[in-house]
Amino acid sequence: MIELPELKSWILYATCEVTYTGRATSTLELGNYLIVYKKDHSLSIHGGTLIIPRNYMSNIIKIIITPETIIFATKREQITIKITMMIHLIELNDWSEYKTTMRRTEKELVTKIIAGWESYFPQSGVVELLQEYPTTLGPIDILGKAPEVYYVIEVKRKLISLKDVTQLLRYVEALLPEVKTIRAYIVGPAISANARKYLNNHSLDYLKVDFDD
Amino acid sequence: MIELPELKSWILYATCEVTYTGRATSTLELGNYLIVYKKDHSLSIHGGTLIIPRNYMSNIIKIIITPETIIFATKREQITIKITMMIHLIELNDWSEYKTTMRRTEKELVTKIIAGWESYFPQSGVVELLQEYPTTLGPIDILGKAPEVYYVIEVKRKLISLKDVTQLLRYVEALLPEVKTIRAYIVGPAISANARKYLNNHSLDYLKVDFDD
DNA sequence: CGGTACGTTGTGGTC
DNA sequence: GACCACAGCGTACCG
Repeated sequence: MIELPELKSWILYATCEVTYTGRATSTLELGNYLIVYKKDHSLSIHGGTLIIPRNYMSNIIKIIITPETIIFATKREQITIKITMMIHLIELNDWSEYKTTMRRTEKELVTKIIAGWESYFPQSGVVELLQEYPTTLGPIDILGKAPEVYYVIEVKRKLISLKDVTQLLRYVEALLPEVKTIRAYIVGPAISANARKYLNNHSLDYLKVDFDD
Repeated sequence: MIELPELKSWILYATCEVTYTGRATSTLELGNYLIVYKKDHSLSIHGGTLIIPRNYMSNIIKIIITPETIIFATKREQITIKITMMIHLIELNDWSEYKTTMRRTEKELVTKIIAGWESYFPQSGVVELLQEYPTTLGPIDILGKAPEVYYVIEVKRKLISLKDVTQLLRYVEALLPEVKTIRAYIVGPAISANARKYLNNHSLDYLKVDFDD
């Protein structure tokens, strides 16, 4: 018989098997797993390796407990845990909800580039600098408007790859009807050889900017 | 004084604060957190909400335990946990390493399209169907070669968005030197309005294919 | 090892 | 709610 704390956070180490149906379908063989239920009604089922849980679910709206089985359900998804043996069941009280405060994010690089615009793009003649400028093909990290030229800047916090270049190309395309001359840059600490070549083929530019200058 | 099981999997619920340095930098305020150490030398630190851990690390090569502090390190990263109080420390034995077997993946859709090629692309005249065809601009999900035409197919398992269209455009570009006529399709269960319009502007096509037909 | 793309991505933000 | 993009993405795979 399974008894779970009501509406609280708890962890359960148990011998069980798991099935998931919803966005995809999965099965997990009988074995020992760590089941983590948090008070935001999220569920994770962890195996003995890897950071990512074997199964998981958010916004659970229904929990059905029967002898040997727990079913978690949202509107469109369901996880069924068939429990053979419960090894540890612990209620976790006063579990902190603080989040990590991150530094060295993309946003930080954007701020840095805007603050130092003149040194990164000297004599650009830009009279207006816009962040997250919306286009029909997505938002541009930094758009610099000069009378005759637009500067389109896509910023990445780490190695730039092919997909980042295509992202920039798409923004350039979105602006083509608006202005005659566009200078487009991808900015970040590093770029892959392939991405570099692709960039050059399209007359786009790379500007190396690191967190610590 | 902290005593941890050597080289095993364990979980610790503790009052602590955490700092991370490496790819980025983060701090986590003093509070109760669940620390999960697995035998593949991975570490997760969970707060009382969200599926994703507050901090994490893989491939740990060094653990330094001092009174009130545990330091986990890889070559380039470090997590420092300053422990105020240990609430639960449990060693987890025989923790299963089975992985979930997934269905309804992109690969499954690819297989389905190849198997039913003639019904999806009638009279295509394709004499060769290749999976994960490598180009200088990335691998193509399905490439169908007819004498005069290449069929380029990009498959998605869920809603198709702008970035998926740019991905397809990039593959088409990579093949341009090889063949005169290219027909490019993005295939999946649904597509966003924006992506649809962008697709049409570039004379690409969308083909709706679902898991259950 | 770098490079590329998938993922039940999760999560946040904006429209 | 749709849709877009970041993330210490993690993870797998292929070169």
